[in-house]
Amino acid sequence: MDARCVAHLDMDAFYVSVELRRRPELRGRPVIVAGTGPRAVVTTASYEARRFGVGSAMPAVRARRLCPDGVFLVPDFAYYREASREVMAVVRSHVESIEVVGLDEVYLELSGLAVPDATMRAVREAIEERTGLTCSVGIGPSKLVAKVASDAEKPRGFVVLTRAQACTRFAGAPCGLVPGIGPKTAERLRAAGIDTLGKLASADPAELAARFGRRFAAELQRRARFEDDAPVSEQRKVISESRELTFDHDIVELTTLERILGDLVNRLCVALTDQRRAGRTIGIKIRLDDFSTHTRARTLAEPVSTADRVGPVALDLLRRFGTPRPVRLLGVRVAGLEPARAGAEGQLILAL
DNA sequence: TCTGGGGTCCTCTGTCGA
DNA sequence: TCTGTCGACAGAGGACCC
Repeated sequence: MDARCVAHLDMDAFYVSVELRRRPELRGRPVIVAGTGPRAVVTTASYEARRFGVGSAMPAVRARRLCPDGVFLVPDFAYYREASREVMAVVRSHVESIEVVGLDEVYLELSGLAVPDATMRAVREAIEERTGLTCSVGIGPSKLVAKVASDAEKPRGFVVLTRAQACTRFAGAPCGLVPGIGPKTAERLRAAGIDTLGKLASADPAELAARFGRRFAAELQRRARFEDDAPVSEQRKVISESRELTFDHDIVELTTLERILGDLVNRLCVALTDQRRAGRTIGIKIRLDDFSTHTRARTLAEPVSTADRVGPVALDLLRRFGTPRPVRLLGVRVAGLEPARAGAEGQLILAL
């Protein structure tokens, strides 16, 4: 049989579960991993906390109101990265071709395996045995079907679906269920009277194209029909890196912003230099108090990675933009990254 | 209710040289 | 010499994802 078979493995409430591993006394309690500060958001909530209506990306202030007895933990990403490495090592020991997506998700190419679901049950058991963490698994003919299947019965789900079964099972689900249809697109679809995947799949292509453009309309229908042939690709090339900061309180003074930008540039350039990478495009990002986001960028003749090269460009972009309104977020980015090698005086020179 | 941080990708628009 | 076209590229904004 040469039919394609892909699995998606998704760790259950990953950050919370990792925290519970070292703080087992919190098991069974509503645990919420969220940043500190007045503008922090929730990173992950335990299933007990979700029963209070707490969810990811929710302002931490609101989570505290919904769940006043919740245990709030500050994220420890270094610890989560280490746990993620453990999980991915187990996955790799079972399946050769995998695509890691973030810290807690991975696609596995299972085509050609005699008993893919038995393989995935073995992977799941091995992860739980070696790390104490649980996950949900979806299996299907594509990444899209596998992904939606893994989300369908969390936690500890194990769902195997054909494309036709996915179409039937999720026909009544909201359009936002499939990846690629976010809140904005879902709202535009609702405004067009399309509130389920079934309706989207059978919508008139011409009417859809009139609203969304031909290419995007076709892509939306492909997703609603669970048509997907994206490969499981081992290598994800990083093409940009950035550092940004949301302030506890909006900032008006340009000199204060310049100082913060300098700090962000330093942090970013230390990372780039450590990784021996450099990029030609320097950009800044500014979010104003009305939540409008603005970017400014400049592309240089040569890749750069050091603060003395990135800093002046970023500062100039900031000064030219000015501060038309109070600023709530400032960021800096270097894009078009390429490998670089160390030169004679410790400077980074583009590798050939 | 008031929206993080760090990314990718897409679309539209303007510019520039062939 | 002037004009129109086209492709490549850069810049900006937005949507989306984990």
